[in-house]
Amino acid sequence: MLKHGILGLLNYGDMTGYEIRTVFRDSLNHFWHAQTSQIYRELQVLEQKGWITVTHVEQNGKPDKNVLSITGTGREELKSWLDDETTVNPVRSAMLMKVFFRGECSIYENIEYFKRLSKRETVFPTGSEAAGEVSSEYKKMIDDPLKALYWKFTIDFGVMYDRMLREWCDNCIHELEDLKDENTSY
Amino acid sequence: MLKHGILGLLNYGDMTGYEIRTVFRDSLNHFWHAQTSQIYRELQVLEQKGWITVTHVEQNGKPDKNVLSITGTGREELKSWLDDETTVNPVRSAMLMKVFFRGECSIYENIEYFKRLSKRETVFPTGSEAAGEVSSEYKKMIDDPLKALYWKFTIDFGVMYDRMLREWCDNCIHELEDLKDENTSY
DNA sequence: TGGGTCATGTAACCTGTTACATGATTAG
DNA sequence: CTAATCATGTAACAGGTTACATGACCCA
Repeated sequence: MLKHGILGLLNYGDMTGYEIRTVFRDSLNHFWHAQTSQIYRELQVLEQKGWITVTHVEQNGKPDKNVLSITGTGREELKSWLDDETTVNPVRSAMLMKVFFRGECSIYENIEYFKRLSKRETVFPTGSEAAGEVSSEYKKMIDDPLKALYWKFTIDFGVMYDRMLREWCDNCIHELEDLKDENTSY
Repeated sequence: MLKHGILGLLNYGDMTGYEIRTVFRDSLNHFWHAQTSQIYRELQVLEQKGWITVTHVEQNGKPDKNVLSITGTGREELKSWLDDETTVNPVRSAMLMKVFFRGECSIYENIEYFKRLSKRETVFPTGSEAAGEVSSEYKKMIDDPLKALYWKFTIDFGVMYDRMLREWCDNCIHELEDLKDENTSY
């Protein structure tokens, strides 16, 4: 998966490992966290597979860099990954795992828990207005508005997800408060 | 994480690896996929850490089984994991990674793509009514309605997620159709 | 006699995380 | 002088996936 993300970026144009890392950190972070160490490791694999080539470039005043380019077979691989609709998202939510076992704690504790959760567990902690700001790095690279549309779609997803999460937390809080009232009415 | 999920189940009562696998497959699958092989491997680690004990039980007419029980230190570990609100959900959506690079395909293709996506990429492919059915195995174990509430919250999340995903796909389709109309009006 | 359930795992591999390591230039 | 930016990675470990392996009993 990360392999194909990197391939997708290189398909827009040549980049260094450092630039790839920056784009992941600033513009793709809302749907994919990638560690620098993992990016450099995958880059080695991509070269071994013949999907990218590396050109060493000397710079003055800056450290040397390795510029990466996608190859023909790399483009084919990217295309076949895009066309494959059978790859499934692994389902794994640490948040829901904890909620599942929250029965161990009291209703009072859990009401407070969900209040904190709706503030903490968000894709864009700084709010949806700030979401657009994360694009800066990405926009430097892509000025095709049609391609930027799909980037915007992923931001929209994050904004809707955050709204849904807050709604869900509110629902949970309401149900717990109803329970609390039932118990104290005796 | 899986370690603590297993610990949480064993906190309800003794189980075999086989039963843990069944509960994961039938009742926790909407927020956590766990392979049988991984469960048995984690079980070995949990025993090494002293969080569970294993009792070999012979059966007649059925293969022998290893019954697992949580220990005192296991309960402490579970509690401190529940109380720790700093563990962060890794963000990783294969679906959004593909959407991000969909600019490579035509608007027509992508409208169809989002139509298929809203049917395919769901937590509960059989619909929200069927969601409640997955509980069967879990309910066999837990008849405390207060604990079952938190299980229901995770189901609610899945239902709301699916609704949000359909809405998001519809929005994307609308934006793409508007673009298509603009282009054909020339 | 063939498939489903009960019941256990191992081995190899792939992917992600954490911690560490280096070193030059530039702007405040 | 110090912090940030540019630029590269390695090593060890943790966690997840895929494929394989075994075997008895029960029901149709």
